Amino acid sequence: MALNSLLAYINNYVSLTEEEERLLETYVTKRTYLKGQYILQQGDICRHSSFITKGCSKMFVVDADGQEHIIMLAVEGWWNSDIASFINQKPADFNIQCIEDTEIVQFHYDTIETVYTLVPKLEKFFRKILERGLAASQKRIIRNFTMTAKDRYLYFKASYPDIDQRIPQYMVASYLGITKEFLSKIKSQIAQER
Amino acid sequence: MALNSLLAYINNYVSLTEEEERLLETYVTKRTYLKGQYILQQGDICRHSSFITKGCSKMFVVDADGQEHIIMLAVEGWWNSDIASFINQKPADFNIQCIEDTEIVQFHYDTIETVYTLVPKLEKFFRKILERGLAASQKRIIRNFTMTAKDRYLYFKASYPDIDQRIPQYMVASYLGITKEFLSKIKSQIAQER
DNA sequence: CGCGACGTTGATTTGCCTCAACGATTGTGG
DNA sequence: CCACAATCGTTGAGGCAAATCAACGTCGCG
Repeated sequence: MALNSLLAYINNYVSLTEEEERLLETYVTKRTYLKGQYILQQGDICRHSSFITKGCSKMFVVDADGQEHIIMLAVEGWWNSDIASFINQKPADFNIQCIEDTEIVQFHYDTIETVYTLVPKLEKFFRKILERGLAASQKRIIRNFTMTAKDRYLYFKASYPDIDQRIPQYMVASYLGITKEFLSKIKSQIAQER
Repeated sequence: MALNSLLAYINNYVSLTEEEERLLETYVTKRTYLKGQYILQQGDICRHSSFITKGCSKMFVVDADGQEHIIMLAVEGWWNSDIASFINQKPADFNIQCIEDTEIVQFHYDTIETVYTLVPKLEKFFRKILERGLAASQKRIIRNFTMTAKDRYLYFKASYPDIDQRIPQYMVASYLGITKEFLSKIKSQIAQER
């Protein structure tokens, strides 16, 4: 069940007592979305911090030329929110859209501080996953600076072999910061090398 | 005094009591570095989480071709550490080097969990600055995807007018992900536009 | 003075983009 | 069950932003 996978995930970082688990349950809601639906739209205020229990989503911006740029691809066990919008309760810069039918479990902005007070371990948990998230984000910046598109693609494929299967190539290209045409050429080049 | 600027900074995010402030003092150490000295070297384990109270530093990697790539430029009021190395106590991928004579105040890895327990507000504080840090890092990735080098430079200059003055251009170029030669050309182009 | 660190300028190259046309696959209505 | 339209991916020609390489200018400082 959805909630259990959230609790199991949190317990990887902190050890919740049964009492704490029951408390968290009362502050969390489950939602389901169909493929194509938006969890968050650019301009709306991000009111939830969401944990994916099934399915997958993309977080992206649309630039002045109408082109999509994917910041993040998320599957089961990932968190989803426009952090800047969530913490400041200001309009979001990012969209979050489901790539498959997706099930999430979420905390609401209005009660999350209360939950932190009631279950300080949750704050520790978020501190820890934010540390990991920031470290990963910095390394991604470096990869974008130092690696060619081909190497970034190979790195992506090796790091997320499962995601690579589930997601159309043009989204992978967008995540890598290149065009779908160029990714196609990279793949044919890799294929020829065998 | 150095410690006070740290406490003032923390108090922007949480409200410490005098007792908590005095407790923090006992877990914090001050260090000074000369221009050119390393706060952290690639391969060493990052044992401290450091707050800059004076001076400035760069965090960077050296790639296979011997080229430097700057992840972060930090001045007074910024935090400095290789987060991945710090949280896992594994060898660092990044270097941190002082660009000016620099004074920092730091928490040690071995005691920081104790401090979180004694002063849970510190954990809240770090949760909050990590949220901001991650949001900023994601936006930087998007800027790198969507903006030209010239626009990124103008954005950088507008965002950090003070840093721009204090740091040699080749480091700014590295932070922007371009070569020093190309930044030079961008600047001469901007100059001609007036 | 002369050396090292930093910055500039120009010629050439290259990684990736744009545009355009053409498959392949899937799903949907008649 | 077929037609045909989306959706997604491929391929090629041409173009541009930025890298590379190389030479030269400038300034502060031992």
